[in-house]
Amino acid sequence: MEREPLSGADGREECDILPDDEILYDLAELFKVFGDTTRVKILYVLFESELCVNDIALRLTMTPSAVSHQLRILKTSKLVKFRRDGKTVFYSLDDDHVRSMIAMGLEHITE
Amino acid sequence: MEREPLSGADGREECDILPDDEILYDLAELFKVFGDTTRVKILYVLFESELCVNDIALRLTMTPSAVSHQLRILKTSKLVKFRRDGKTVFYSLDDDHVRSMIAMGLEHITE
DNA sequence: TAATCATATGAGCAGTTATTCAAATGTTCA
DNA sequence: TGAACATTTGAATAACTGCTCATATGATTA
Repeated sequence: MEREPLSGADGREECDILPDDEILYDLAELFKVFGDTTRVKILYVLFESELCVNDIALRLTMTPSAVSHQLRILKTSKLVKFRRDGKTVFYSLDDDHVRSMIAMGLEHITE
Repeated sequence: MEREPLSGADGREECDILPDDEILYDLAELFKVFGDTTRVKILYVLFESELCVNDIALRLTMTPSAVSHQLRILKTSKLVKFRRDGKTVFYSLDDDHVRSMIAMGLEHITE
């Protein structure tokens, strides 16, 4: 379903315009991760410093479970990283792309 | 549900970190628009030039109806603009934020 | 080891969303 | 006006997603 090369008798254009279906799919997947209020809030509170799950939950007034579920998605997308210190796990932004992306989104909104 | 100022006895921090719940909500809404394969593809084919609904549908091998539904969402989010020429409606990217956003997303993926 | 704390995980439910299909709107031209 | 074309709209369905609740895992300390 992903592998279709989109080449055919008159389907050339699609090949030229759409470079790789898989890339655009992954791109949408990435944006989808940003496209949730809870996850955006998590990323936002991580702007300043690393935080453990429970502290994030407190700031968002949510259950640790719900936060953990979302952190898993953020982790998978390489938007956050984590380190373990005893019982607690500290999460932080993975790279500066996150900041740039959010900053750019805010720019579009507040204009 | 949106208006809660999040200020309380010991709730100060939340006020400082989360600037405005509504802004983060709108931000997520924006990303959500990018977070769909069809819409990303539409934006991508509009990178080169403006196109009418039917041409977009042909390139994505989708029905004009489905494309139109998604164009409405893109329109609402001010990501695309349109002009009418007779029977056909031409769509194009609204501003350069769209290009920047997608470019930044691609950067994160392809690394 | 047992108890406790911090986090993670899985199933289930409620709410959301993208597509399809049918019908409506809008525009041109005979 | 009426036919034909391009696009839009609305309802319905199928698939997805985030939260909750209960439980499991992992780590520390008594």
